[in-house]
Amino acid sequence: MSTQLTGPEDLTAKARIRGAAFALVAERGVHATTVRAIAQRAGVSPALVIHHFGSKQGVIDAISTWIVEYLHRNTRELDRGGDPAQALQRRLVRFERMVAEVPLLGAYVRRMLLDGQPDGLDWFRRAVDLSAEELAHRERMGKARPSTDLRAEAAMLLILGFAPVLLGPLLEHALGLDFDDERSWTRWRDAESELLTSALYPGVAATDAP
Amino acid sequence: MSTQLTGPEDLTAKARIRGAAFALVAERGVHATTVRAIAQRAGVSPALVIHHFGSKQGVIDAISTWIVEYLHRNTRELDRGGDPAQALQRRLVRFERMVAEVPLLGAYVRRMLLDGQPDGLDWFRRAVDLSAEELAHRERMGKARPSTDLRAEAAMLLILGFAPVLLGPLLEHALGLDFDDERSWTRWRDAESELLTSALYPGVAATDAP
DNA sequence: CCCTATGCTGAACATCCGTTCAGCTGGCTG
DNA sequence: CAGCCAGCTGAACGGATGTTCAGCATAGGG
Repeated sequence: MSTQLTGPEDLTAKARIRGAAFALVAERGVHATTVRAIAQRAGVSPALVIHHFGSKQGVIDAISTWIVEYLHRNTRELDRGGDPAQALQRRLVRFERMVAEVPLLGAYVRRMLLDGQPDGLDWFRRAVDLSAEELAHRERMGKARPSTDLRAEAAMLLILGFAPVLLGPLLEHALGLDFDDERSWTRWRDAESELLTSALYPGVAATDAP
Repeated sequence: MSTQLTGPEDLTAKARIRGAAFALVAERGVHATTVRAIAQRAGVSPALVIHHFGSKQGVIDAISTWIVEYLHRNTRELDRGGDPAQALQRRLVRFERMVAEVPLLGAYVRRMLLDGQPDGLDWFRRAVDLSAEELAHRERMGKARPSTDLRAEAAMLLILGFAPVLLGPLLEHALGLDFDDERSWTRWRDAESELLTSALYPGVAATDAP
């Protein structure tokens, strides 16, 4: 209970610095985030930022590994669940919830993935690995049409699932959505499901055919 | 013929500045592109950059409108082609060729779209408009299953088609592709076609079903 | 009690940024 | 030929940036 009654001023200065840097990078990007801005937002002096993390790059690296670990902690546990056929689906839903809970996580992940940082590239590759594994399982179960390029198709499914995060602003502008609103996610998920259903469940597609 | 025997040193200084700024923005982004770097790459003094474009923002705006016009000039003409049912397909192929011809165009468009610049947002929205129009036409022709959220599904088709540009580095790393190589594009297009065929052509899907 | 380690700061440093400005050039026009 | 003007430069400006450093307070162990 007491942990819920703590404000930002109760945190270590080092933790506040990390949090401030995370928010600023998510909002403005690495290059536009200055040591002085981090310090001001954390309520400390610029020198303390350097003192704790060695350099500006040290802060950037620290929050990068922090977020990567956070993401893995929250997604990896799902992989050994009971029904592997829906592992990817649960992964997406869990990710969706994390993005909703941690306000700037979506923006940060978008930057991590799209800035071409090695962390982002590796994380995406692992996600494709899992997606391909999942798709292969579906095929063995007869729930998906066999594909000649399984990995590429898995990447496509992943991209569509992550699109609200990866391409959030683009979609919000083009479709009039607002991904802070739960209904926008639902609308996207429904459309995704409808578009892919006949591909993944050919039997259903046949009955839907005019 | 003589136009093909001209090197960079034959261009106006203003044109060289624009070209240098375009390349640097594509490679590093707007914020990391400095006036001095532009000047050095163009072989002129930093002062001349300001002299011709007023300010750094002036250079950025100039290449932005330049590229937007270039893209429209090369894609808009396709829309009044004879067979509207394949307008989107031709648009994608044409875009693909443009990206192949102008080396850094893909990287620049990626930045334009993902940096959240208004130009990028509007351009993407127009592309979704066209994609939705195209999808509606397919539905009327009985070539696509009717969708309840046509615009969202059109956006998904567009995203998959543009993925090699939008998410180039991510896909290259995750799938071991190289979009400088024609075959990587082919592989992606083939997988895309296979994934979507049963959704767009339910009759074919039925025959493919096991 | 002293002494040391830790957390932290203010001031300063060199460097880079975008921009300004006086002045140089060469070719065109009167 | 004189005048002028567009193209172009080197040097400098004020400001912002990342980083350094000497020194402050304070808590804990000898």
